[in-house]
Amino acid sequence: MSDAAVRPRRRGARERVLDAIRAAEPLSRVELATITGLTEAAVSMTVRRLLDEGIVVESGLAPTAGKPRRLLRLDPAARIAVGVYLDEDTTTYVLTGQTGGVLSRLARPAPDPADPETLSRQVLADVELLFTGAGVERERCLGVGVVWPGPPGGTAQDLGTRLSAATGWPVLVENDATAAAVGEYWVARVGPEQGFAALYMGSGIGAGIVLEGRAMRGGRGNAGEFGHVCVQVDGPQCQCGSRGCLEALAGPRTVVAAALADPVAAAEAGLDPGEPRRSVVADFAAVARAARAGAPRCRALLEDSARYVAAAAESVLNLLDIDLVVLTGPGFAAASFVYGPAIMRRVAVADRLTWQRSVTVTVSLAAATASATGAAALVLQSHLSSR
Amino acid sequence: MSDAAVRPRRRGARERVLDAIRAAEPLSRVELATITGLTEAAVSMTVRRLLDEGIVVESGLAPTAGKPRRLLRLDPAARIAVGVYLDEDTTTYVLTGQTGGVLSRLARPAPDPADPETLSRQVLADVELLFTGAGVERERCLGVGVVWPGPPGGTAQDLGTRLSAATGWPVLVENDATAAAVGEYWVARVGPEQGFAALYMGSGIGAGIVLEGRAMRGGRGNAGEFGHVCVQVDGPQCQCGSRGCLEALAGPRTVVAAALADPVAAAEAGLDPGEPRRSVVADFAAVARAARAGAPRCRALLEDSARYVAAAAESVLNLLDIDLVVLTGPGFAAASFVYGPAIMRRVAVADRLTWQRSVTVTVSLAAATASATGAAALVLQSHLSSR
DNA sequence: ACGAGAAACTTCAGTTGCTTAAGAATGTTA
DNA sequence: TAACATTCTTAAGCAACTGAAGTTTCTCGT
Repeated sequence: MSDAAVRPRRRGARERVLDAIRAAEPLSRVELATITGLTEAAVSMTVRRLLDEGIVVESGLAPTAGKPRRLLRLDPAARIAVGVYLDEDTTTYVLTGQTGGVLSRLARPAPDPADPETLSRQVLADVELLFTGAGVERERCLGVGVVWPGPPGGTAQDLGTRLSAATGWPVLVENDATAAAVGEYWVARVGPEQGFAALYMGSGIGAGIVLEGRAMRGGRGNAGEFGHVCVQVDGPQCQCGSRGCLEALAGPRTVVAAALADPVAAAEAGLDPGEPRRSVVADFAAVARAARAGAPRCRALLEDSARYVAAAAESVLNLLDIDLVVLTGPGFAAASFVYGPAIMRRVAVADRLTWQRSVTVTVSLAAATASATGAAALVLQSHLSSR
Repeated sequence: MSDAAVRPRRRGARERVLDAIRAAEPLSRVELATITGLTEAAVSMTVRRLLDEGIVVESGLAPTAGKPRRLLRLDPAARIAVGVYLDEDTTTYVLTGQTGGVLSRLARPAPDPADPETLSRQVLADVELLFTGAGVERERCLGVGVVWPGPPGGTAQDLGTRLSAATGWPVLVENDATAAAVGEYWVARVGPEQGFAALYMGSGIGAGIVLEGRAMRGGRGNAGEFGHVCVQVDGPQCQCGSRGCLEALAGPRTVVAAALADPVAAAEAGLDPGEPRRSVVADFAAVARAARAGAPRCRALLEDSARYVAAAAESVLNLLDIDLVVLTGPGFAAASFVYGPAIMRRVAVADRLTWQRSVTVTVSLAAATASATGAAALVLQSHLSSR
């Protein structure tokens, strides 16, 4: 744990300035002063330090009636981060620059997660490969973000500890939805005052919630269990032990199971119930592709799922008073054309009638790989506050 | 990993010290240092300032092996706040000390809220009466909290502006649930690291959510709309324009309507469907009283409502990773004996099986008047951070 | 082409709020 | 009564930020 263990500071000038530039680059110093609420003097000093460190660069002038503004941007190459996404069947690695842009990517079949020793050895080797492949100096790397579909702790936490010990880099472990939310916040340039919920569909459904520029993690790091929002009091039994959870009624696993049980839908999607199953993600994507191509039964399955998802989304929006929903993850990447409109439809009436808000539903730009880039963004985000 | 580095320290010494004393008084300076993470020197200086201002007093010693600890408490009388609760049919005023204890109380029939001029005149006169009745100097008052069952803005905000102009005090306007949550945080000595949801039943259902010692308000001050969490996808139409909202299925208005529609239940509760209705709160309390006395039909109505409330509560707990629920407001004051166990039952299985948490459900000490004392607590809370 | 004006940025001398280090106060115990 | 344990205070220093007063670098009008 090298310089991640730096002492924290109350959300200071550095953090505020970097966050403002991230969200709305390019910016001049005067603009930064008004945005951050700092004095121009403070901004000037802070920016000089950032320039010295090479984190920020001046690029271009903006003419005014007087002295032109000198525009500041993040230098994409100045600092980089590694994101690792341990999916069911694939492990994805990305190397991103400071602005969240992907410099290099690597996908590998997933090693057996049951054996932590081999797992960490494999990940280490792959990360090594990622660096040599991209031809980037390891010194500029800020750390590694590790994401897997599940709560942080256990296997992932263990891997994190091993990686950190072996590489000397700080390693952050997070669940897929939260990572995707942070990634969205980072690369989609969401402002700190804009709260949003990133709904993530992979092999399950989760939500990453970002309020006031900070991801909600909850007491045990389990916040955002969107899949276990109850949408039907006496609904079917869920794996979690409760009843009527969104995931049990409308999660990707349920949709795939329904498609397999319906010969017509299975045929539409090209799924053979007899064959051994591929991953939930792949099967769900097949259903979504079929629906998009016009297959009615697959479409109906998705629409049915979307009704539930929309209801749960509405609950979240009402509970937290949020007006932005981002659909992300491989599931929504494939099926947002159904889920997006469904959420909009569900929310529209009460929005106008009661809440006087207008909810926006967007699809993440790189929804399919949001977890991996989000993992890297976690590292970038955590470095805003330190040093 | 670098979890320690991410922890923000935005709150200043004064706020942290006061908050620690509030949550766990009496405390010595050394204890404060360890709790707040400040150095002993910093605590010493901060405490001296607070002693000078009379906000904190030394009271008693705690023997040690060396020099005894000098215990610090908030001086209850040093600063006071006024809470105003504009209910449907009654306006309640309380005067509280710094520790949240009620110094004086006043209840009045509600004036017509449609006429802001008369309303504010009435409230002003009543507040005046409150002070003279309690024999307290107006100078020590920090401000007025105004609460009503609805979103801040409109009538309430207007009243706030008028009050503030007339009295010179800061006036804070908040919805009932959030105020009750802040009141609970303040009076029940909840620690800042303990997140919780205060479920509030009055004429409707809402939730006040407190995380990291701060009440969630959301983008438009509408956060905590627990009553519009969806618990049934195609449930009945709700006033808000959506379907299947908790409030439409299980809110106090719905319970009362069901009791009136069922001759047996109505008789049990002593409600005459022919008579003009009193307030929802009063009618609901009548149903709850009957149920408590053993009336089976009223009991069944409440149990049915509680099933839905429990499901919605579970959604909130899972979404925010919270393990404390406080039931408050007149509705739960009367009927927590049904709702509390229902929530516990619903949550227990998944808690053990999946989340490894153990949720606590408590009933607010002064649930019936939580809004008014909460209104006053809002003022106290807001004065923690300011100088 | 050149001075006036405008706006962006910088410098500098506080102020604040904390830290570290040392010391004073105030009890217990041998 | 001296030694000790512990709490609290004081003093010096540091880093971040503010306010006010420059300095720079452009445009514009003449």
